[in-house]
Amino acid sequence: MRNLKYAILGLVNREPMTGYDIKKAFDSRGLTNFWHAEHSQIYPEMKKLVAEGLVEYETVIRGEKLETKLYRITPAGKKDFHDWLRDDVEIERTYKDVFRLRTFFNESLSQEEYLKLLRSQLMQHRQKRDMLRFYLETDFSTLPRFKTKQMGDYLVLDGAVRRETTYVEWLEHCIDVFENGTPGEPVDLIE
Amino acid sequence: MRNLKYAILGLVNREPMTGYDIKKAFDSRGLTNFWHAEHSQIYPEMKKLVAEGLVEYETVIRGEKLETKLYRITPAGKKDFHDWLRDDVEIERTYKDVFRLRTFFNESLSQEEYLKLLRSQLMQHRQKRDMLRFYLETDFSTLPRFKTKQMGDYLVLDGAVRRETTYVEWLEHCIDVFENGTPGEPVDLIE
DNA sequence: GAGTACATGTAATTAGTTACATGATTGA
DNA sequence: TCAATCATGTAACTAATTACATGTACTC
Repeated sequence: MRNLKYAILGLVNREPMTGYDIKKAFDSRGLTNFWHAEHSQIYPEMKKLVAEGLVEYETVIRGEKLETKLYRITPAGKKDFHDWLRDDVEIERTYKDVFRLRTFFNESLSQEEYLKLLRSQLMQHRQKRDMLRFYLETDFSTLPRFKTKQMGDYLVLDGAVRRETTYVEWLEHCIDVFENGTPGEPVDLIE
Repeated sequence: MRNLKYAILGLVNREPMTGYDIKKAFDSRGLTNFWHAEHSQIYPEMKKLVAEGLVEYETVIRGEKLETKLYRITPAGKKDFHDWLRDDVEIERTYKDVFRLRTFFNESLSQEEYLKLLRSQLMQHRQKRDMLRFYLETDFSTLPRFKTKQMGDYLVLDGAVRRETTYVEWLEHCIDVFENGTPGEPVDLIE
């Protein structure tokens, strides 16, 4: 599917960047919620993109002698990226999630053991949700303009807040079920 | 991380299964929302688990001569699985999502082109949400008992419904922004 | 008899992670 | 001068996908 390729092309399409800059972008507030790559995956991919003629680079000296490669997208790269971006695709059937996998098998834990996991996850997801909300409120108190990178940043951050908010609500529901059963629904407590 | 290993151990821990059964489980309503593997990944993993002494198998003949391998978990496998299940881990920083990646780069599309993608995604996610809701309502009209596999099935299905519902709401918000701007927030329309 | 589901494997490739390896620049 | 950051690469391994390959059983 070459998704990493297009994530990189999209970044380099915004502005010329070094491999290190791309790594930083993948670690940034915006992107890291829904895409990520290590530098060990990025540098070989840059080589490949150069070989494919989709990006080119210029060696830039920083300070006295530190050689850095500043990559910029080529017209062929722009076309390839744009074709990918326009492509209407089917939604993914699987969004892998290890904690949901654990939940699927919770029967093998005691209620207390599983509740402990739920509470830990809840704490972490609440913290993440609050952080994302803070970013959203501070950086996007007004709606950004169309055709700016800020609009993309805003939409995905808004999506991340919604995703975390819902994750928190789901964990709260799981805890509620395990602590109280469902209101009005007497639960058989086997143990 | 060996997550596939534990997904398989968890299934085989529920009841003895063939590799084919495991594949079917990964394709089933419940699991496929948050975990998946192809048979080409499953069969070699079964071999590995046998070599590690975590599962063992019995060759069973189906019909006249079709040899199938019925795997069952060993005590060592049970222990390993249980240790993994109890393990309290950090939440994932990245839940990869290609459509969010496209959204991040929407600036490179015209508003109409991006709206077309949004509407297609919305249609598909609404359909999935409705399907999941239907499963939830038909299979879990009453809360399942604790310490049953039904409880795990219920919780992850409930989580899947919430996840899809929120995805739909996010897409609707994106469409709303692109069609109308935000209510009360005049938007600069550059083009 | 045909088509679908059951059943198991390998090969080749792509994707991703962790570890190894090195060195320059900047700011406290 | 020390630590953090900038900067680039490779090696080894694990994870996952797509394609190749084969054969049986069941149901219409």
